[in-house]
Amino acid sequence: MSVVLDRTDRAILKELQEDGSISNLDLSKKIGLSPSACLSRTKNLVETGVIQKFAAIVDEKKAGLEVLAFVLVNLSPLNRDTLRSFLSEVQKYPQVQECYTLTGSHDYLLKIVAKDIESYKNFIIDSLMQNTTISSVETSMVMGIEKRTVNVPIDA
Amino acid sequence: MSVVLDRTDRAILKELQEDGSISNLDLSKKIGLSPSACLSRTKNLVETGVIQKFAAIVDEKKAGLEVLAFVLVNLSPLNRDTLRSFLSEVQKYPQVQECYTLTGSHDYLLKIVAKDIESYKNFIIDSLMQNTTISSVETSMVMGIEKRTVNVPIDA
DNA sequence: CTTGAAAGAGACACGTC
DNA sequence: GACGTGTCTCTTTCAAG
Repeated sequence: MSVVLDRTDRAILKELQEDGSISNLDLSKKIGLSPSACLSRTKNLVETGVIQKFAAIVDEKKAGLEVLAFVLVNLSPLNRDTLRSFLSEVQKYPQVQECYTLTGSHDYLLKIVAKDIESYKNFIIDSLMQNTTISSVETSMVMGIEKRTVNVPIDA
Repeated sequence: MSVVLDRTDRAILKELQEDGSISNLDLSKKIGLSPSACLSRTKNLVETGVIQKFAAIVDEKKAGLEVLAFVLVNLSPLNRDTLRSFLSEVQKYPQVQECYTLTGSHDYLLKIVAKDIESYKNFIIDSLMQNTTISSVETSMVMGIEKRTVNVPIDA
């Protein structure tokens, strides 16, 4: 599953996580490699899937999404069918940005964005909780984003 | 704070969130716009900060990071000084990918990545909890990632 | 892995409608 | 805004050391 990365690969990853639109020429200069070698390494990182893709990182607030919330969800009954139907719901809604299975007393953690409180409430009640298998929903609103990185700590 | 986006802007954002390395020429074809108009819109989205940046999205597991965890933290005492020193710690460690202030009974939610359980434990004890203002740490390990999108739901 | 070179494509600024 | 043109830079691929 995991891919062996040497010092140079890690330098490339670090740089491309910070600036994915850097040209191959500038990148090669920054990490001290020839452009052709740099390009072949970058392509290899994409082919092996270490780099999943390149993407524009959008500022939610500037795009008009004021609400960010974490929601702990329990299903009842919790079985293969309710689980599968819940997850297919989750996949459908773009408001659900992330969904994790956790250890502990809750079945799922969701990260949800919405235009405002109103549309958040509507989404939870009219869309998500229409899924009758949900037994409890525990919302924590995000009041402040203190840190947000897409970067993976390559060194650690 | 928020920026007015018309239908075309939203189409551009949607596309660039899915593929940030698409050429301006291909992008303009996809959304039905002339290349120059498309380019000026994209640049405008970057200048207004709607697009924060372009970045390579890295697969944590392939980069050798097996552990993903959410941690609820309380500070004690909670005041301006402890808060500030805690947040400066959080900024320092690349293991902390995200940090939010939440409503509810906990002061902060952290998203943390690590190479394995061992290094996760070491990070919490040796690095994070060295910060003596932390009164409680509640870890939830991620067992499965059911959904993960960098995309912001532009339509909602 | 590096260097060098050649060809193709896209970015970008211009003027025009 | 859209469109067209031109220039300039980067990418990409090839070779050879």
